[in-house]
Amino acid sequence: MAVATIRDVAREAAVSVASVSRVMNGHDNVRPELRDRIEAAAAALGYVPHAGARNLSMARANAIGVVLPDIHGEFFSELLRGMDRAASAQGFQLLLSNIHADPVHAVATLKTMRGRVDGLVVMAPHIASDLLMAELPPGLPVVLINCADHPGSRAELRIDNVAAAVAVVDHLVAGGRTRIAHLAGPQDNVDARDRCKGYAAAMARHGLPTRILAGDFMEDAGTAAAATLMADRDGVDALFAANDMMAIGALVALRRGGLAVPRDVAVIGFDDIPLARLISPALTTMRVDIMAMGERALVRLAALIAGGSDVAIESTIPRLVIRETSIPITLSTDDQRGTS
Amino acid sequence: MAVATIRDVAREAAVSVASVSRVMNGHDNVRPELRDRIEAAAAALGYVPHAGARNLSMARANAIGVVLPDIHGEFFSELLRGMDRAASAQGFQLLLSNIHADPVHAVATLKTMRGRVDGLVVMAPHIASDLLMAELPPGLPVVLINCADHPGSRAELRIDNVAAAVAVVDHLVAGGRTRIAHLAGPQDNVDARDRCKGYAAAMARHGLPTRILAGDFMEDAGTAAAATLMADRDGVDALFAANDMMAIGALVALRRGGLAVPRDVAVIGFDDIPLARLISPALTTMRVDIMAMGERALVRLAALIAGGSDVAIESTIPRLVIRETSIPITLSTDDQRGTS
DNA sequence: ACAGTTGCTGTAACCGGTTACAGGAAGTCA
DNA sequence: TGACTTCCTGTAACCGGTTACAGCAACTGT
Repeated sequence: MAVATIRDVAREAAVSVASVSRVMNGHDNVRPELRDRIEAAAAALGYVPHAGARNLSMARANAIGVVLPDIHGEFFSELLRGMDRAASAQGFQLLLSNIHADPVHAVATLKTMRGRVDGLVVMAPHIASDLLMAELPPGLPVVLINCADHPGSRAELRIDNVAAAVAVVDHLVAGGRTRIAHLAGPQDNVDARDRCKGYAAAMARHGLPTRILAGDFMEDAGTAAAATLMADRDGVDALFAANDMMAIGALVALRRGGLAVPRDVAVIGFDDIPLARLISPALTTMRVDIMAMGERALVRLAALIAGGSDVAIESTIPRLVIRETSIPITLSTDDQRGTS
Repeated sequence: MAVATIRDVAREAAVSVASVSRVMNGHDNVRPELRDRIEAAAAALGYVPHAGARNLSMARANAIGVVLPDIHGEFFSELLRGMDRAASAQGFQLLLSNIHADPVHAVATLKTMRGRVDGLVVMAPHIASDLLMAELPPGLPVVLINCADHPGSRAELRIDNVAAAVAVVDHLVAGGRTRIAHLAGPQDNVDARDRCKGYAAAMARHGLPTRILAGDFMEDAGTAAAATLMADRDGVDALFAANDMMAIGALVALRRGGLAVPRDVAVIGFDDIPLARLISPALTTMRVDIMAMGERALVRLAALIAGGSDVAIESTIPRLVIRETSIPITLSTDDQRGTS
C-alpha cells in the first residue's frame, strides 16, 4: 500500500484531519487524550507529513535555491558550507543547481525554481546581467553573488576584484618589482575581467608597462604562461595570476625551468585555496573568506524572505596574504631547498 | 499583486486551465490558434508554473535528497559534482542537507525530506546503521554511500577501505619498509576504522609489529604524529596516514624536523586530493574516483525511482597512486631540493 | 436560568497544478 | 443522412496538507 496520509491517520484515530494537523504541528489546542490517540495512530502507520503538500498550502517552501556555475573545487564547497550553516540555522534547506554556460539552459534552471524555493542565491559571473535580471522569477527574493555589473536593484554581494588587484601590484612594486606580468582568467568572467582591470590601472598609475597573458583559471594555463615568459629574452620579475591554480602551475613550471622563486621572479595568486599555503615555496595570494560570504548571502536572503527590503551592494576587499613567493627582492633568499 | 497562476492565464486567454496546462507541458492536442493565444497570455502575465503544485499533483518531485556529513573540502565538492552531473542529465535537482552528528537531528533531517524528493542518497559514516535504517522514510528509494555495516537490504556504494589499506602495506613492504606506523582517523568513522583494520591485518600477515597513532583527519594530527614519531629513539621507516591531509601535515613536519622523505621515512596518504600531486615531494596515496561514485550513486537511485529493485553492495577498491614519498629504499634519492 | 465566555473539534475551502472523463464539432463512410 | 471516428476543449476531482469558520459543550458570572 502507499504511504500513509493525514487522512489515514485521522481515520485510524477516529478524529478529523484538522486535529491531526494540529497535533503534528505542535499546536496546544488539542485535548491531551486526543493528542495521545493521534500520536499513537501516526506512529502505528509510520506517518510522516508530506512536505510538498505542506509547502503548497502554506505558500512557503522552506528551501532556498542555490544557483552556481560549474561546481568545482574548494571554493564551492566552502561557499556551500557557509550557506548550509546559515540555512539550517534558519530552517531552510538548500536546493542546488548549477547554471550552464548556455543562457537558454540557465534561464530554464531559474524557472524550475519557482514554487520550489522561497528565494534564490545566484552566482553567475559569466552571464550577461541584463539577461539574467530579466529572467529572474518575478516576486522571488534574490541575492546575487559577484554578478556582472547591472543597474543594481537587487541585494548583492561582491568581491572588489579591482581593489584587490591594485593591492597586489602595489605590494609587488613596494618589493622592488617593476616588470610585472598578469596571467588573466577567462574574459567572459567578471572576476577575471576586474582583476585584469585593476592590474592595468595600478600599473598605469606606477608608470609601468603592462604585460597580459591569456588564461582560463586552469593549472595548465599557468604552465603555459611560464613557458611563454621564459622563452622571452628579457623576462619579467613578477607574475600575478588571476587565481591560485594558475599561479601554482606557473610556479612549478618556473622552478622546473631553472628560475628561482621568489628571487628571480615573484608569483602571486588569488583565492588562497588550501594548497597555496602548503606548496613550497608557499604562495602569496589574496584571501577571501568564502564561507563567511556564503553565510552572509543566506542571512540577507532570509531577511528578504521575511519581508525586508535590501538592494545594497556589499563589497568585500580580499586580504593580501604574504607568503614566500613574493618576498621583496632585497630580502630574497632562495632557501626553499629540502631540510635533509 | 501576487504572481500569476494557471487560472489567471486561463482567464486572460479565455480558455480552460486544462488547455493552459496542456500547452505548458507541450502536449500536442491543442489547436494552434489556441496555443498561440495561451502562450501570449502566459508571456503577458509573466507566468511561470509553480513547481511545488505540479509535484504534488504528479506525486513526483523531480528532486533527490543528498544527505551528507559536514560538507567540507574537495571530497564533497567532487561528490556533489558527480551527482549534479548525473542529476541534471536525468532531470533531477539536488536537495542538500548535512546530517548532524546528533542522531536526533539526523532523523529530523531525514523526515523533512519526505514529499520533497523522490529518493535519497545518504552518506553517514558516523551514524549507527540500524538506527539510520529504522528511520529512513518508508517507501522512499535510497542509495547508501559508505555507511556502517548493516543487514544489507539497501542499494549501497562503498569503498573497500580494508583492501585498500592492505594494498598500501604491501606496497611499503615490497619497497623494503618494515617499521610501518599507521596514523588513524576518528574511530567513530567507518572509513577510518576499516583502514586501520586493513593495516593491522596486513601487518600481521607480514609478521610485522603494528604501531597505531590516533588522529582525526585534520592536518594538525599529522603534525603531532610526526612529532611523536621523531621523539622516539628507534623511529619508523614508513607512515601510512588514514587520509591525505594528515599525511601532508606529517610530511611537512617530518622534513622540517630534519628527516628525508622518502629516504628516511616513506609517507602514504589516502584520498588523492589535488594537493597530493602538487606538494613536494609528491604524495603517494590511494585514489578513489569520487566524482564517478557520485554519478554512480545517482544513476542507481534514478533506476530505483523508475521502479527497479537493487539491493546490491557495490564495492570499489581505490587505486594506489605511487608518487615520490614512497619510492623504495633501494632506489631512494633525496632530490626534492629546489632547482635553483 | 440565561447570556457570554472559553476550549475543543469537525467541515469544507483552499493552495496551484494535472488529468480522467464527458461532450460538442467536424470529418468519414456506407 | 445517420452512425462512427477523430480531434479538441472544458468541468471537476484529485494530490496532501492548512486553517477560517462554525458548532457544541462546559464553565462563568449574575
